[in-house]
Amino acid sequence: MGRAKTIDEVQLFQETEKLILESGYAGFHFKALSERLGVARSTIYNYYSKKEELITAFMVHLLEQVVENMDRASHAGNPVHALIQLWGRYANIHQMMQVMPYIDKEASPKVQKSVEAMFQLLQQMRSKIKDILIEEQQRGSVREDVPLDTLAGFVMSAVQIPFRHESEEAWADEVYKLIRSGLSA
Amino acid sequence: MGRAKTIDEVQLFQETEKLILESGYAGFHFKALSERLGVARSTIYNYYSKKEELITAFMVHLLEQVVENMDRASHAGNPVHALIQLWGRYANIHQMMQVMPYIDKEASPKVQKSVEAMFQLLQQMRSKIKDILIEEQQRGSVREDVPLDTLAGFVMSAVQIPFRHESEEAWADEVYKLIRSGLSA
Amino acid sequence: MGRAKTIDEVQLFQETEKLILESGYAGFHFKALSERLGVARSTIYNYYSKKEELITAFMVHLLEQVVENMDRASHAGNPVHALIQLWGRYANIHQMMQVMPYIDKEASPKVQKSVEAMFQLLQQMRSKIKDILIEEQQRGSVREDVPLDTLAGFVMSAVQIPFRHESEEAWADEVYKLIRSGLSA
Amino acid sequence: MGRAKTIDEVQLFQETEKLILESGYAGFHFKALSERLGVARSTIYNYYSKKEELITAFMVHLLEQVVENMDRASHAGNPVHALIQLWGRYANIHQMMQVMPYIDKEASPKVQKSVEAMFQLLQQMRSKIKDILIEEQQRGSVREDVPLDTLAGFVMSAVQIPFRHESEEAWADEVYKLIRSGLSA
DNA sequence: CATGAATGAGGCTTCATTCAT
DNA sequence: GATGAATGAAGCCTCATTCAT
Repeated sequence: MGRAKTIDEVQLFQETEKLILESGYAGFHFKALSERLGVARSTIYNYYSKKEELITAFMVHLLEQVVENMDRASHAGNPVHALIQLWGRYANIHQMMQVMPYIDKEASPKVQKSVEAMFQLLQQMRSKIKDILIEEQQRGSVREDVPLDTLAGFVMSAVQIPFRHESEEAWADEVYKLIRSGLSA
Repeated sequence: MGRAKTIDEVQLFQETEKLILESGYAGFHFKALSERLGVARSTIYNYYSKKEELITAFMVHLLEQVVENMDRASHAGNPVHALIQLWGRYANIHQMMQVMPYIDKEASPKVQKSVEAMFQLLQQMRSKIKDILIEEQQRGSVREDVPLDTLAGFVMSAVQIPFRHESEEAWADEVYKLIRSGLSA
Repeated sequence: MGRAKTIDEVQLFQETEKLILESGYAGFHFKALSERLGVARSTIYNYYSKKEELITAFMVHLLEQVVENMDRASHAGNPVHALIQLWGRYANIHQMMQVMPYIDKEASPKVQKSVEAMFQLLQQMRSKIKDILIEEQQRGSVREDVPLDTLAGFVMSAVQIPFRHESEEAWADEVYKLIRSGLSA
Repeated sequence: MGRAKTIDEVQLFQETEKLILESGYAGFHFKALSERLGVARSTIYNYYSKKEELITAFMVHLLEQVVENMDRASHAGNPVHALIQLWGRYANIHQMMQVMPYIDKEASPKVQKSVEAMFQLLQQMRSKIKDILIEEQQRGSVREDVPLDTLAGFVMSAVQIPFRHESEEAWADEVYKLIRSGLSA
């Protein structure tokens, strides 16, 4: 009968992330999750009483980490480069965010709260990027002939550039070059 | 002979696309689709006998269009700009492709064939981009200090840059600037 | 567009038999049948407007053949042996009859009629066997210490004895021996 | 822990048997089964996750019983008579086995295992019958002029002889007579 | 007649979720 | 809390059957 196993919330989030990355929203079930955690499916309900609550809670957690790291990035010597590095480290946020549209946002009050929190965090991310870009513009190192939103979108899109490099560092360096000065020779 | 068709495949593909874009793979059911088409659910099975068959057939169709258009783009005066314009027009391929990992590739032989076709088409896309970039390199208008794959990834990633512009044209122009010469002033 | 194909009713019965033998009642669909006949599924409905009608019509046809042949058998020199031979030839009636319980006998008036006809034919079979046995009893060549029904059942059960012989004849001979004088040395 | 079971596997098997005997493979659904058991359809899936798994598991169970009883039969004073009695008791195995060809044997690994087990058990049955017959041949009480396989088939075919007797015992006695000494007076 | 098209009914399965221990 | 059991809703798919040409 064994002692009753307790769920380690850290592990819960880890497996949640893995599972979403591997199988996307459609493939994310409590069934699969419980198997990986080695507990009964119903046990998870003692922690999160809805699928959506778990997913959104996890996403908030993830975004909080990124935002926190962005703060550090903005104080770095070369904030844009630091940003790209950060992207390297959290390459999967983007993929994670992809599942958002499929979440039933009215599933429960808790879900609603989390979703709101997520939007705020995304806002923060975007405005932090903008802040960095504005500062660079003032220093004269970033162009001003393109709307700020587009510039920010451009920086964020780099998350998508595939990862065929020996190291995260090498990837960040190459990508930084491109972001900085584009394709031209 | 037989009665006149009430669905044509064009309409079928159109609604398929809309549905996937709105609700993603998880939200794509024959039920939802049939409601939009105003036919019985089972009717769709007369056209595609499996969810996956329809989706993959549609994707192949979409990619074929893109590849065809890329051919034209590569003969344009400014091929890279033409490419970015193309991205503007097919902004959703990327989102569509996102659902690929969740498809059960062994669902049926037809699905397998379509999946293979998709991979080939993606290969073609990638190599067409590379061809364009190589030519530009030879003309001296594209840098050579970054691996070709990364350059290609960079161009493709532009598909992600969000679309807050009055027109597709305006978007393409801005994005082209960035791709060409980067963030720097 | 090809000339419209007509269904050959002989072929229809042949394929019906094959299909039932291969797949049983559950596996017998108009879909499969139409494919084998190379016609559209709906075409079969011009001949038999219900699955059950076709099946029962076929069975009646089959039983009629057997009964007819039994008449001949009963006039043979050794009627019991002739019977066993007949079993060899129509080894599958038994299997065919197995599907009867699963037929919805009230599916249509035609079905009802066929089902009645089948029962009558089965009755005839049984009574022909009994007649043969009675005659043999009168000649002193069949035991009288076992009820006639059981004797008849015994003869009919021989249909089940598996068929691992070079020829139908060889099978019939061996089986006849057993039916005649049993296991004893 | 957890709540008390409402179905036990014995009951599950009983109803499975009844249902198959009444309606055959085609008429065997989890829906019908669940109605008889008074539970939700999906509940059965907690026990057997596929129709085929349940059916084959049940058949294995049934055959195991028969084989076990055959062991006892072979030690009886008159093993052939004991066998016939056994047939009387398990008259429906034969009908059950009839559904075998329609089972999708690749439905799941569990199904495959069960199917293999079934074949082995059938093998065992056949060879136990042969063993009994060989022993009787050595004692001189069974003929040797007919191949063993045919003899075994003959004994097994008796399962089919219909059951119009006051008791199982009476049936077995009559049938034994026939098997032993055939039709002849 | 033959046919292709449409459809509804019915069976299969999987999950999220609830409940009793 | 943890768990095993039960369940309903929802999606998948197949086929008999009907209909219009």
